[in-house]
Amino acid sequence: MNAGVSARELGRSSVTNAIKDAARRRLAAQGAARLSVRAVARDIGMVSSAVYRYFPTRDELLTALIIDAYDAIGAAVERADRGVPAPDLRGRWRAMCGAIRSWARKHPHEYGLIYGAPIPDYRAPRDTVGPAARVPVALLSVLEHGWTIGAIHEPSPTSSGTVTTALGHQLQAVAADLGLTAPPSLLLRFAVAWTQLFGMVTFELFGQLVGTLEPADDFFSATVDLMADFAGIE
Amino acid sequence: MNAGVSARELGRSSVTNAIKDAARRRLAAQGAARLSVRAVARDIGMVSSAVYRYFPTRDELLTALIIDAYDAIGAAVERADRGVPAPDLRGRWRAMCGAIRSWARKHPHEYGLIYGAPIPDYRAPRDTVGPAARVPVALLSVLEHGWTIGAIHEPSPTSSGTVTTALGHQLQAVAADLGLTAPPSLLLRFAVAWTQLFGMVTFELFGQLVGTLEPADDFFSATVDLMADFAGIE
DNA sequence: TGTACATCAGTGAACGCGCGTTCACTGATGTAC
DNA sequence: TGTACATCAGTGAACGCGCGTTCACTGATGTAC
Repeated sequence: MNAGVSARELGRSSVTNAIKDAARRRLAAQGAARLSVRAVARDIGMVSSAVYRYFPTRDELLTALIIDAYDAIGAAVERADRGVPAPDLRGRWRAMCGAIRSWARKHPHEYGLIYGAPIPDYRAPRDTVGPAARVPVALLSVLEHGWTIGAIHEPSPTSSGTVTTALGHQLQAVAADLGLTAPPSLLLRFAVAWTQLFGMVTFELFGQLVGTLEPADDFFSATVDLMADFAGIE
Repeated sequence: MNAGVSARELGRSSVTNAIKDAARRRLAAQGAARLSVRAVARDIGMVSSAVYRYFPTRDELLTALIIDAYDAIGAAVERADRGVPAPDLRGRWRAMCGAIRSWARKHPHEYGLIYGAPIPDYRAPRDTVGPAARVPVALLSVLEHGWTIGAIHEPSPTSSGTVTTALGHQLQAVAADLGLTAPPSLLLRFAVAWTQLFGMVTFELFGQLVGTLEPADDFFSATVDLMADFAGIE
């Protein structure tokens, strides 16, 4: 057999996907803490012990779901970015912010899985770090592009929120890690915009805006522009 | 018996507190989704059925913990506010933001209980709304005070992030509800600062800053000042 | 003040349920010669 | 191409466990007269 994929390999990957899909559906119904191997097996008509041929433990199933979720939101953001011409910095920022919010609203439990409280007794392995970085990296590409073409400038140094030495070092380390040339003062403002964005989406999804700013469409888009201004995105 | 509290009433409230304390300890170990009546009973040396004399259902125990958590963080913020002279707007803002972060770090699981993903199969009753409002109301008091004494001004209308009619109405409704006189443009900026603040604390607590901006002390305090600037807090 | 009755906190057994994981097994798919 | 053996997916029973909630009960506390 040399076609690259044997019947066994085909079956294996399709069953693996069926398990993950069922697990995602269970996630939506019960949340991550209560995700159970037996329920997933039941849903796809398998005996629970068979699932252990694919995921040797419940935690490894969770890890797979977490990585998939990070990759899915990361891909959605990257796709949104590619849909806008590179020099249109604000357009790209808006598109990516919008993609984050709509992915979150479409997949609230997967969002909760990655941005909600950690699952008790579960320790995320190193493998989640790369996928987790996709969203911030994509967002930062706007800032970096704007900075390199001279369209984004350092904020005036008279403003408060000074970058102390310790914070400056942290920001420089991040910049070095990602190969960015933008200065700490801009990276700080980016970090503010980034945390604001997720804070808003989290509040909307987890019910903190009920009865006040909900529906949050207008609040969201006004805020996205305010934060673009704040970070100097033209 | 007329001293106001009978032995029975005394016993009742002390057992109620013992149950809630044990439940809070369990929360820290296992998270809300896995909080179990039996484990709580075991911890305080009671038989599980006895707990039902105090909380007729697991959900009512959760509700009590949620209300207590909102009240605790609300009280912490109000206390921080009272520790600073009323006209020192930025000092009050800093103190309250710091109180939120340190309460969150001291009680991460209670924080997760109220600001994390909703608990599956649990529906929060109306009673949580009041306690939940304490923090935003306290934070808003700075803005309102500054506005009424003329120390905080409307942002220049040329900036983007325009307040559309729909959003304006939402903001006005909130203002009316809370008896605030500050204009929508300021309330919007406050809402941005509010969501940024909680987004940052949530990211820190839930592990999104690991390996980059952690320890987050400097990031936090720089950001608090940037957001005070942003909202026009002198 | 003393007695009779009502209220209530706490007990222990039981109900019916779901969980993660292991293990010896069957039968189908893949590999080597 | 055909046969013998190895690999692997899936089965079904079992282990030991914990869960929320109900119920009839005992004994202590509170109330009315």
